[in-house]
Amino acid sequence: MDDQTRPRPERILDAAEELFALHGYDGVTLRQIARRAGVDVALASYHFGKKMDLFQAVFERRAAFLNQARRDALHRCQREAGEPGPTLEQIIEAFLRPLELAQETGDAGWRHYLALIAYINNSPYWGPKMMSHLFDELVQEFIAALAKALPGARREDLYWCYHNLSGALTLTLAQTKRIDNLSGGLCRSQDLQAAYDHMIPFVAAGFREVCANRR
Amino acid sequence: MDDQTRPRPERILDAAEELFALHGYDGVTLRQIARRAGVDVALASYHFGKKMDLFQAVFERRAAFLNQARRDALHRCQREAGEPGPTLEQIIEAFLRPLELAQETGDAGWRHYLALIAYINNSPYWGPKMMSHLFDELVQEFIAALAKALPGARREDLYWCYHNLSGALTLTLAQTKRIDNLSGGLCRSQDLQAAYDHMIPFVAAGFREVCANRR
DNA sequence: CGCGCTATTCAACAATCGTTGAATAGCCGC
DNA sequence: GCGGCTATTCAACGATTGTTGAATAGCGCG
Repeated sequence: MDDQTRPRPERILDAAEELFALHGYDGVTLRQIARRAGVDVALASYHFGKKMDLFQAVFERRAAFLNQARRDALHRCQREAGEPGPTLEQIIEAFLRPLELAQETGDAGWRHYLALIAYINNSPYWGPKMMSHLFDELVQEFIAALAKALPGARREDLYWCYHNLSGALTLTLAQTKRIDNLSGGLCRSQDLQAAYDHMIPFVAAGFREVCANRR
Repeated sequence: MDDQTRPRPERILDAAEELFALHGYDGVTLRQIARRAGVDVALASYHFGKKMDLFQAVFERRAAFLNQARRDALHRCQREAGEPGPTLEQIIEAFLRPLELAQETGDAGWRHYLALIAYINNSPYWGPKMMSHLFDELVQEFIAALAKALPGARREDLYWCYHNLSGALTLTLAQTKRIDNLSGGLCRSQDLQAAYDHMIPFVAAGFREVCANRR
């Protein structure tokens, strides 16, 4: 099932990550996770405590790395842009491209993790509880950069535009294969690069339309 | 808890709708639903069969009405536009505005239902199984209208743009209150009208940027 | 009133859940 | 090779789950 050579706690996290992303917190039992990891049920409790602690551990395992990658991308494009600051496209690129590490590394775990983020972010129950704590600081930094690239924009408009960006991204990360069906195979959910190639100009144009001159 | 005068089957659907939207299919027990509806546990099984049949019944109860409202809106704007066809903004407006009936009618049930649609659409497990069957035909009709408004657009680009629209809409319907927190109360998740006022020009500009002249 | 039917409740079932305490295995330092 | 510690498994607990069959209530119709 899972790579039998890796340490067992990691195998448990991997299995939990994949199953939680697919079925949600309540849709997965500790026994399913243990079976997929090839270990006994009690081992998950031994290493991670209660079920919810395991959920939290899965959520937090890759968060710091991901945040750092996105922060680095933002700072790099800010450094290279100099005084006038980066363009809209460059900022959004820094927001999205680091998420491709899923397929860069060929690690399926990253794909599952991003789907889990999508599940949490779209959930009225988990979203408010879990997203703010880990991602708010970074998001605010990105919004500040966007505000600088759109002088005179109303803050309200900026947030609504970010909301649209976040939604498009969330559905992408969820990997629902719905676009595969709709397009008759023309588009593939797994192809994050194609998704971002279309999302970046799409979102940049949206920001400009809503946050510039209008209203 | 629930309006005690309505017929019991409807009260069960209402309770299930609200709880499924908040916690997902596996996050809700029949006993919670029954308690919220003020009836015995066995009554849900008596009227709707298995738990999954109840889930399906909730999902389908409002689908036909919703589809008809959106189809009417599309046909009306096509009729009024005449030969050249409606603008991008008019098509997207027809796609989104009917979803405001949630707050038009003041019926909280519609708000829960739309959050349930968001939950299903964003789920890698439920999405492919349940969305296509009920919504594909209508979506394809909208995409055809968009294609006509964007002559020369590549089909692949059209579907990716629709994907972005669908994502922004899905996160809006999920009502996660995340934008409320991020914006410090400046934006409110419940205010669908403000969400669509920003989403329509945002998405229209995105379609134009990606599907016109580019690449 | 009383029959017949539907709606609703009651009570209970086997199955499965998360969790835990005791038992076993693996392994490093001495 | 043998104590000591950690990792892992085994076995079992009470609680809760979806589901069902029997019992009860409600009610229209003759």
